[in-house]
Amino acid sequence: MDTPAELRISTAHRELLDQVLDKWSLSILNELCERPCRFNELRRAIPEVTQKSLTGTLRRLERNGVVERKVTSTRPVAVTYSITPLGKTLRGPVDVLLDWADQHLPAIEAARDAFDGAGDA
Amino acid sequence: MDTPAELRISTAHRELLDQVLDKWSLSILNELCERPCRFNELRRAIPEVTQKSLTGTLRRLERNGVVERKVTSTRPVAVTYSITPLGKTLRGPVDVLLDWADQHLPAIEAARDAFDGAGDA
DNA sequence: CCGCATCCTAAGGGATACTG
DNA sequence: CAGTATCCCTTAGGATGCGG
Repeated sequence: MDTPAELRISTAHRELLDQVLDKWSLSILNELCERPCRFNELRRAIPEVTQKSLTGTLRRLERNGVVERKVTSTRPVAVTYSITPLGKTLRGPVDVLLDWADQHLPAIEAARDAFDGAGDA
Repeated sequence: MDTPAELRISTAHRELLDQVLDKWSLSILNELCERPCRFNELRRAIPEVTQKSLTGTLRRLERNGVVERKVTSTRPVAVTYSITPLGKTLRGPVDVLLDWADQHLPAIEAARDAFDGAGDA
């Protein structure tokens, strides 16, 4: 066992994960992994997100270097978002996480059930 | 390559990860992986967390089956929190994530720097 | 010792309207 | 088309005091 390997949790770590694993980031990253997208393409792809949240999340992802924003100043203006190499490195870890979630979701739902049921008869 | 393997992001997934990867969960899980803890032990171990947040997080973790809360109704009452087998399965994925953060933090900080600097001269 | 209840503040997120 | 700006409401979170 390696076990002494602590989960070293620095503020930087937490901050970073907060920025990258927030509510909409995963969905956006998911889309951008498939293909570069225009702003409104993303809106259509993720209908639940509001324009404000989408803008905010994209800005944050851009700032953290996982998404690239390319403006074509040509005409009414075209903006294309794409994933960066750094962004691509996120897929592995995220996939592991989603895998975990997938695998243990039933157990967790059972736990929730038990917990919620325990309160009353 | 598996790559077509989409990041399937269901609401359940997001919800689950939100519950388990929130601000204090990682630190708490970290502590409980070392040893079972009393409530105030945890407070001492994680001084930044307030009692309210700690209680809330522990409850949520308990509900999701990753933490067990054992009450010894003996005397002034003793409560012991410990990690469950399900909780232990989280270490792997989380470790991968922290690893990623560790590895790419410099690149990300550079990206932030570049982004923040780009605004002005 | 453990934790709930209350109060309060700050931040997140939706809806809407308006600009380059 | 791609945002920015504003208003408003809901939520998370800290501080504090009390109760089992």
